[in-house]
Amino acid sequence: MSNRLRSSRAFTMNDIADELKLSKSTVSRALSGYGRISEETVRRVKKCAESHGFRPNLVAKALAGKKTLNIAAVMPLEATVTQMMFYHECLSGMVRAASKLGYSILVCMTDGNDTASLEDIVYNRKVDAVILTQLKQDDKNVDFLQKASFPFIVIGSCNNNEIIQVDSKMRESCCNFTKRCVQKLTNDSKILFVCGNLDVVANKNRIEGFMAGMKECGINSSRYSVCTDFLDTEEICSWDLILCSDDVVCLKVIDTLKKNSIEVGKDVLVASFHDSILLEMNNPPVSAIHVDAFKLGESAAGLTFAILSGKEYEATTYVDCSFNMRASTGD
Amino acid sequence: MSNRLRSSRAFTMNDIADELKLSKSTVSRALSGYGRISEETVRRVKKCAESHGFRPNLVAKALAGKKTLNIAAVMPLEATVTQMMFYHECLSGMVRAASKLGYSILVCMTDGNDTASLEDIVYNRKVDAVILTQLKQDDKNVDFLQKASFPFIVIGSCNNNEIIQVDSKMRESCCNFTKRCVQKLTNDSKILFVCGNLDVVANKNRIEGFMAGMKECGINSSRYSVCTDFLDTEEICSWDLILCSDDVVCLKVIDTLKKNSIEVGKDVLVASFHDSILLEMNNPPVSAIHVDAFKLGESAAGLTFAILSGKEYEATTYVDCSFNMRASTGD
DNA sequence: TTGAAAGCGCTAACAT
DNA sequence: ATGTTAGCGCTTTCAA
Repeated sequence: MSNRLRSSRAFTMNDIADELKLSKSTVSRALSGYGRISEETVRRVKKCAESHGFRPNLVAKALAGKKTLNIAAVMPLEATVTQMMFYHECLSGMVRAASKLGYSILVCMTDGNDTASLEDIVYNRKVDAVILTQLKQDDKNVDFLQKASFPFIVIGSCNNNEIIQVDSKMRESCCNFTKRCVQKLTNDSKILFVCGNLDVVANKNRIEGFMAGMKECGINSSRYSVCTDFLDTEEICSWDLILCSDDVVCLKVIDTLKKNSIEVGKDVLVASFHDSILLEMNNPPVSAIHVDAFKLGESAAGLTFAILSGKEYEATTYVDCSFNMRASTGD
Repeated sequence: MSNRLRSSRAFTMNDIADELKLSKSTVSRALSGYGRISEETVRRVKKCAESHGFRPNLVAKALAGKKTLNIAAVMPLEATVTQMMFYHECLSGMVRAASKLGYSILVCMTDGNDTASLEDIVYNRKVDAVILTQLKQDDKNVDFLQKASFPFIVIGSCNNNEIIQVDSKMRESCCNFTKRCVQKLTNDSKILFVCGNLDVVANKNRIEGFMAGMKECGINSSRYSVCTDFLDTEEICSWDLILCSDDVVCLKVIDTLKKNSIEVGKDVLVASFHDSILLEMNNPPVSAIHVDAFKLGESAAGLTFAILSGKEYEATTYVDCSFNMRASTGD
């Protein structure tokens, strides 16, 4: 096997055909399983293929089949620690699922609103479909893909039913998580929601989930507030529960609290709508909603495959969230 | 342009040839720039191509040219926070550099010693070369690639001159950084080096760098010690300077110190041989060696391209490290 | 300087 | 059930 890869001539279906005195189409069929073929021939072909360590040339297959067997994963060039971890896990999931289905994952990095990289990959026909992560409001990549009517799906919230997506029931989870946290409070306690960049679609859903939670708990607007920067809040010590959109925001809040000698988990309960190892390792550990990014990635790749192979699929696939309740909320 | 991508027929070199009453080989040459062609023809062809938004089919090009124009980036399935960030930046660098050179990056995730995923990608001819990151001792992927004599390079230390690599002068930097930190100490102070997993090649180099630093400072073995788990050290409070192999190790050490009411930056100086946002954001901020992962990725892709196109290249490319001196060492 | 033709390795319609 | 043939879109000799 060694130098065949680098040598001028690899072992091809033609070679199998020659060796077995068959035509290459027969070999092709025997190997692919399509069309009527005698059991006997299939066995012979497979045996021959195996004994020679035959590997189909996917490039040729791609050319003949007018497809690349590649899927692009789009991720932002700049990312917070948390996001990077999320993407890494997502990517692992995609790669894992894709390779089982005969596909590979090609990386595309875009910095915000510049669609040039993605356009290159699409126009150069390097991939059959695209998986987008972490959509921005009015995402340019989405516009481009829609205009080009190129197959794509989105991981994460995107507030658009026309777009096929794999999501985590963010809104619903945030609502339930909020209710869960509120249980610890008395009837006159005050609640703050500190939210990160509103340009991120997920954060819009988190706010909505939070609001829904307030409503369902019968808490009116006099008892809660929403802000995007905790430091701008004058009344740092007037809250009983502080919910944060994600772990980075949350750690900043905790830092500010510490500096003001307010004890997390005692003087004030704190929780995050997005979990990460940073929260788990914090002192005290912080309660948070956990999204299984690996599974999101896997589902995304699986869904993409279904679309490409004309199988049936559901417009939106949901991956469950779980709650990790920890000391920061007195659990 | 819109639906041409999805339609049965894209605009090809053949179409250009027809439209211009030329042969497709002429068109190919005009576009590629190889072979003698009249200025005039080149102009006409290029103009026609442009006006139709012609994009070469890279799959066909790959098949004809026996290359894929893809490079595989191999990263571990499991990784610490720090490693993920490192890979993400590396990946960004690779993608950036590769796309400028007409290549794409394909992701391969391997969990430790299982080379199956990489073998698949290589034997399926999905890539022309491989970029490995974070080598293990006796890395199986390296073995496989060498046996298959498939082109590859390594990012990070790998202690093997036969392997083409992009590295960060880890040993040298650690030595200098150690010396830099020691400057703050008195003549009888004691130094500890806490090292992470020795299975990681980089850590071996870090130890060597540390030792070299000790030697060059004229500090003999009675004044320093090396361990792999700080908690196992009985004499937690007997050190004046604690150097750590990376940020994760470092944060654990700091945590232990805090629990023992030992003040970092005052009672004891602490520094890390690997920087990350976690150290930068720590209280107090921790001094560390900073490696530009993005640049490592860029160089790796550039080097790979040079190899594939038969250009000249240096066996080992070095990317500079910088020192971020912060409060943990009294800076 | 340009054209003709073969080939890259595989698929698929059509024929046997 | 198997063979024949014609592509897929590009590169690359070899002729002209």
